Amino acid sequence: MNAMTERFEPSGADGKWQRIWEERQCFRADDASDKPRSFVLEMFPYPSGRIHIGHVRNYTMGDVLARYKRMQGHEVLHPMGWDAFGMPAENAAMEKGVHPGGWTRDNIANMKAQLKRLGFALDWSRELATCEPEYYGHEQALFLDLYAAGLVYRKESAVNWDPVDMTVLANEQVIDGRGWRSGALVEKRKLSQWFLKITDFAEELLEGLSTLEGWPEKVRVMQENWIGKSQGLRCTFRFVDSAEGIDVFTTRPDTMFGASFVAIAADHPVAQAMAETVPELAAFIAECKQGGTTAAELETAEKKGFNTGLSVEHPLKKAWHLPVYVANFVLMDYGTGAVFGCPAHDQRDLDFARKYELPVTRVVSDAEHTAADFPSDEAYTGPGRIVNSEWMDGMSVAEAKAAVIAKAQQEGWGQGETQYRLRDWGVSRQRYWGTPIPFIHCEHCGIVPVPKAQLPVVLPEDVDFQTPGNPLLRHPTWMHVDCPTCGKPSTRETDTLDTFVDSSWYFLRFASQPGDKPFDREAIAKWLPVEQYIGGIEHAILHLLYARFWTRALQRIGLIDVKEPFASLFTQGMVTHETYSRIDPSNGQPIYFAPAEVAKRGESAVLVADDAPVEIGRVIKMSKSKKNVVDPDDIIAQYGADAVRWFMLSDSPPERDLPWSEAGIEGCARFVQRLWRLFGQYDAAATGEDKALDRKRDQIVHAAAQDIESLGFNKAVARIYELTSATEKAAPSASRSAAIKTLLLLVAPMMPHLAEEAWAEMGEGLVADAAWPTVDPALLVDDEVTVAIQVKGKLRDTITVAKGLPNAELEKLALASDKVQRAIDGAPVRKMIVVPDRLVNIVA
RNA sequence: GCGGACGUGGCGGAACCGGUAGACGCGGGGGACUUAAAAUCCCUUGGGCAUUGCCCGUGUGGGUUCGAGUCCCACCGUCCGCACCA
Repeated sequence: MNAMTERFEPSGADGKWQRIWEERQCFRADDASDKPRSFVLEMFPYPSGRIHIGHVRNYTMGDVLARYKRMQGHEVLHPMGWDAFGMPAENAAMEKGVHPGGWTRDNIANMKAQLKRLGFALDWSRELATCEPEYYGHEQALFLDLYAAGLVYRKESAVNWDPVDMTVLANEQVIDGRGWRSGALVEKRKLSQWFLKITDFAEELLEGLSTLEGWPEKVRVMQENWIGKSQGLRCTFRFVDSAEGIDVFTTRPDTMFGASFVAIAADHPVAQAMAETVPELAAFIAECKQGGTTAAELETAEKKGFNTGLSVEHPLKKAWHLPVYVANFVLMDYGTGAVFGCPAHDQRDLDFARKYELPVTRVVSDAEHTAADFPSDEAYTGPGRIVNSEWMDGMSVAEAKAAVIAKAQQEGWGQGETQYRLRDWGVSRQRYWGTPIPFIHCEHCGIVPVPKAQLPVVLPEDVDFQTPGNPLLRHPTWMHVDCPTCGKPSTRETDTLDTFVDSSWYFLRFASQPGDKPFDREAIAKWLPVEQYIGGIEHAILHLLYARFWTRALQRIGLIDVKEPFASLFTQGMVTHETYSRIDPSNGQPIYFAPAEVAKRGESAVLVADDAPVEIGRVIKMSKSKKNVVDPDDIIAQYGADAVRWFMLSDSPPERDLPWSEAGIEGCARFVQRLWRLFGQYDAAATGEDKALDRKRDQIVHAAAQDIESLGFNKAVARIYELTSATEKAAPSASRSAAIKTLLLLVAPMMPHLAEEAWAEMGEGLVADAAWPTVDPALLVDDEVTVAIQVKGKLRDTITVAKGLPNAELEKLALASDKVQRAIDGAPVRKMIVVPDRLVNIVA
């Protein structure tokens, strides 16, 4: 009937439609639109050089949602950019002698071309890269605003310092106490660092989690744990005959009468001071610091202590004196760095008390035991009545907590307090490739913010990476400036911002990008919050917590009106693949082979090069080191963008891992052709009605829409297959032609190139601008239903009847069934349960 | 240790609020077309008895119910996150 060719050729069609979308600026978001708005966002990539398959999955999901929302008549903002600052660029500079900027910008160009080959409906006019002054200059302005509001401060802080590379290392970059690159022993150094006051927002960030209904429970729980709120009593245990004392934080003030010692951290000031004159203590402290910090080491680490010989008074009974130990299990950076030990009701304290033969007194009854004597080696941490605690006896744990806190506050030796595990965010990095922190150090005026008129503070391009250390410190002129306040010679701050700052507000810049300020408040109000954010679970805490904090901070200082940046969050699974390896006989280590080097022979596999077998390993995340990767460019070239996109959506639920398989992608490519052939059968002139097909079509349109909205792409895909089969089997009719056209619209968000190519023959304009098919609500409900007939809960027969048949009729029909009568076998019918339009259960 | 998620055919997975378990895809088996192959199309595919019906079956063991993959209790296993957090 038309000019459609036998096969769909992605090699020609993909590029053609990508150019047309671009020329017509189909996916440009209009700030002035009065349609309902959808901001669909995927986590922007780091420009490492190549797009990997995980990006393809992530961006395909977002793209389907964005295209679907457009079909539903929404004004969609679907932007893309680059998280472009960071260490890999500096490493490339050191290893290959290239400039980090050149390396990064080349990578961006390559990756952008790769993304375009996938046909994503992105508004490229809003593209941004965090490494460009047009972006980071505004970030500097925001940083100054936060500083003015008292949310930025400087303090001395310990960092991991690599003495060879002369740089600060992140914790992840310290391996067995050595720098990952230099191999040098890492030192703890005290440096003045810039901090953001995220702890000011601890309670807000915690409470805000309960409003994020569109977020996975898992991520909310992770953030809750990270913030780590605990409530209790902060109080002083005075040294005997002294005004001085040790401050202690406890969540169990109810167990105070069970106290038998006070323990302080190795780096507690009291311990440090004493160590200067007591060499044994100094040695013990050194020993404490040696232990590893990995989970396994902590698990097995023995509780150890050093008796200082000091005594403190029990706050509730001055005459009761407790010994003070330095203990290896007390942490300086949580609470006050000191605890009181109540061995009967805390496992660590119990282990410690048994080892040093300290008293163990039961003060919470487990309903069975009330005696002070506590013979068990397992601490009791459950609920119960307070015992052996004088005036507290008989109280519940909660009552006792409140009573002790009230007494402490009344008597002035303590107060109720809330502790958070969350620490302020240290954002200083002694790195070149990051946003310069916009401050000037002046001998006379101290720390002086760079005046906004002088922003951006631009990174110098002429830097040298051949010598270790921060090139900004060595640059001949860059750091030398006059103080903006007094005009005397001063120096610039040479630290740059943690790259997590860059990604904490990029979504705002996507929504609004004026030249003279970071964003426009009204435009933010129009687009934010992001309707759907999609990315990897690895960002559950850091990025997502920082972005929430940054948004709330900007809201508090009056720059924007939203509190939470992401209304809904979706964390997608990884793309996995089996591994192929052989053991290298020389060292016993496996050698891995890429899928392209291997041929599958049924259950086993051989190396193409020598036709000898290779071991097939577990299905795991694609990684370069295991060589179980597929390159997006290769598979796009081989199968076309639509087949690759379809594969990314098929089979596995999007939150779970997706196993890559050759057979799977081939199946997808076959389906592309199958649809193409079906589209070729479209006949606008066909007549006649096919009620069953009409019904199926409308039901699937409706269900697929719901699936896409809930990101259940695998379910939408299954339904599309179903409609395809039904349409193929149907005889020509107007209904069949309508079904073909509908099918095309259903797959348009998923296989946009195929859809455009076919639409050119049967529709008007671009399918990218077409509307989602409408459904007749009357057709959504069947007029005939299949009713299951059970006898005592077991299926015996099914009958097809008109929908809405009265229960009495259903019962009559059920009993009329031969199969049912045989199953009843003459027994009297005691009861019949009827679920209208679904089932009849006969109890005989 | 604490917290979270999960466990269904050979594989990926469906199954609304407790109501016909295994949709859809992959793989397998059989067939058609073809000189042949590719491509395509059709049939079939949980297990076991059997001769057209029956039994078993959603990690294991209990329970609630007319009826449980779904709810409750206990256990086993896998994955993820956090952790001497007072």
